[in-house]
Amino acid sequence: MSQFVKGIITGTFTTLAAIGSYRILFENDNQESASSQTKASETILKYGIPDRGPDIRVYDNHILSYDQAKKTPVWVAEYITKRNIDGPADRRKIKFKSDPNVQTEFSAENSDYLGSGWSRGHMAPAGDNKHSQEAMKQSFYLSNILPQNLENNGGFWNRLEMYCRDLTKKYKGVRIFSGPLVLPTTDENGLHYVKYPVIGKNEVSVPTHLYKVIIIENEKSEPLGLGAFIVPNQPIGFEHSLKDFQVDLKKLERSSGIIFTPKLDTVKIPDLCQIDSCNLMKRDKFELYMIGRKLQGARSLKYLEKIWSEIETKNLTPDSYLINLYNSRKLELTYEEKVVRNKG
DNA sequence: CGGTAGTCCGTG
DNA sequence: CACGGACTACCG
Repeated sequence: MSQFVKGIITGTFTTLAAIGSYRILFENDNQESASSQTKASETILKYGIPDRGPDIRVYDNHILSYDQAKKTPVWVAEYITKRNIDGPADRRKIKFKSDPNVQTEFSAENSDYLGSGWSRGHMAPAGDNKHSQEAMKQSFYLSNILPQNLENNGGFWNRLEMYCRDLTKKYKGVRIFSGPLVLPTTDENGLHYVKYPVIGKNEVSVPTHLYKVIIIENEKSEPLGLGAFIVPNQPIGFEHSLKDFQVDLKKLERSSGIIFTPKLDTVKIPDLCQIDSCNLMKRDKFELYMIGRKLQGARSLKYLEKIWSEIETKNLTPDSYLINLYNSRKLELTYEEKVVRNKG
């Protein structure tokens, strides 16, 4: 085993490619085999190293590795602090689009998702980019998107993302890795299969699960806690807690084939859910939060009243903030609609 | 916050 | 006539 480890190097393989650096494992790295290694590199790969595209793609506020076969990310990394999650960036000004940095033949397109029954789920969420319209725009590139169950996307996963953002209020930095998994299932004969749908003309892969790794850091940017989670790509209701989906990082690493933090001895990092609560927003608070967002976005009095009526329908108790929000938005819309009437 | 879909309208 | 952008309405 040690000889394999010794044979792994990182460097520029100039005999194979003019540019780029590769991680290479030599089966034999002793002196006698050196010439045959060189010979193999010049003959077997005479026409270059088979290219799966860039290992990583760097954006303003996230970095990802993209799978050109599945047309989804492999992993998406973020480092967020409280400065990232507040600001004027507005998702309504942005549309999903193919990543201009991905070759057309390996791109997902909006048409793959539309009418597929699957929603376009962010890995690096738009809400982590409130500080920058440009960064938020980049998060809408389809390289950062995968087919996600709609209810999961707007529900449990949404609350998980909110929890991550909430952590920035208590801890200096939050490091997040997100991505898809296709996990095996067992059929009636006890045989194990990996089976997943593909959608659209580009056959975008629909993952069976989504994962998230969360690392919180203290003022010295040292890791305080780490949690790994694997969430089924299906509706998850309020009866489930985040802890229901917590797994050992090692398990996720084996499932995904990814060591997320090669330079960090993760075994020594305490469990995130022991350091922090790992409690997602509860139903009532979540409903009230969504009503607040919708009140702000209401374009007509009719819609405003419709949203406000949910308070009674769902037996919720609005706080003063929400009541003030409703009243001020009502005033604005009343004025706007009066102006329109007078013009007409 | 997270999304979808319908309608109108200009373009090739 | 098909398609894509902009806008509106709407859902959890």
